[in-house]
Amino acid sequence: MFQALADPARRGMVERLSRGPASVSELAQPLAMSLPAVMQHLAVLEASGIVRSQKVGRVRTCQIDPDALSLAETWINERRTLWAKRLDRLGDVLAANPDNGDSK
Amino acid sequence: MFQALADPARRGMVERLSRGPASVSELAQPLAMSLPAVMQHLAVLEASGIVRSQKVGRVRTCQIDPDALSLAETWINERRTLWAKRLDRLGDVLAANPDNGDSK
DNA sequence: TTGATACTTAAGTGAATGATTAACCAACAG
DNA sequence: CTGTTGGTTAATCATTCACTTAAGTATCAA
Repeated sequence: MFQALADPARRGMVERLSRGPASVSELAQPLAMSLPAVMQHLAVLEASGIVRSQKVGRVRTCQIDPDALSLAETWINERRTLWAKRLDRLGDVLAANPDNGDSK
Repeated sequence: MFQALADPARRGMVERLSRGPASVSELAQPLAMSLPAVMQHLAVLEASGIVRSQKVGRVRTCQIDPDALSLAETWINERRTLWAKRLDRLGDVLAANPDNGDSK
């Protein structure tokens, strides 16, 4: 999941897809690399659940699955707020001990 | 940044640090790997800005920088909500054409 | 001083990644 | 049917990753 977002090319693809669905070659167009390379990146994004795609005729159309993205988002958010709470408690302790040397 | 969170060992370290600061060997303890390996992971986390650390005597104490984490969080959030808005507009279009969604 | 503790650095290795080219398949278009 | 477009598969290759071991550097403790 984070693995999938680790590569800049893949983040570029997600960024493109966040503005609307796209075919494989549309995804490839701004990406200075061969089509097979794009396919491999697409496979990683699909495996991670971030992107879904279906083929109609000869063109495969890709789009984002927002649920998968929010999974990563909540993981980060939980760790971040956990730490923020710790800092708050530390602030409380310092405020409760005004005689402490480091209150400047 | 996402690169840094891509590895499970590194996510484990972040998880541990979100509950409070820790020394290098405290971070290493639950991690079935050698100390140098942990140091390398720590270096990646520090390079990405997720973790800060300082050495006092012979023990290096590590802690999270919540700002770095929220950077990744907002990136994901922006892409996710952008797509959600698209889905909303699609819903509007379908609701505005109750006779047949497929007007070609 | 001697020894243990807590890292740190350096060097090396096997596996995973990110890319390539070449060839192949399946719709259309004419 | 024939050629072109859009995608797919397969084989290959260089690099980067995630470790490892071995040896080195500071503290701290006795």
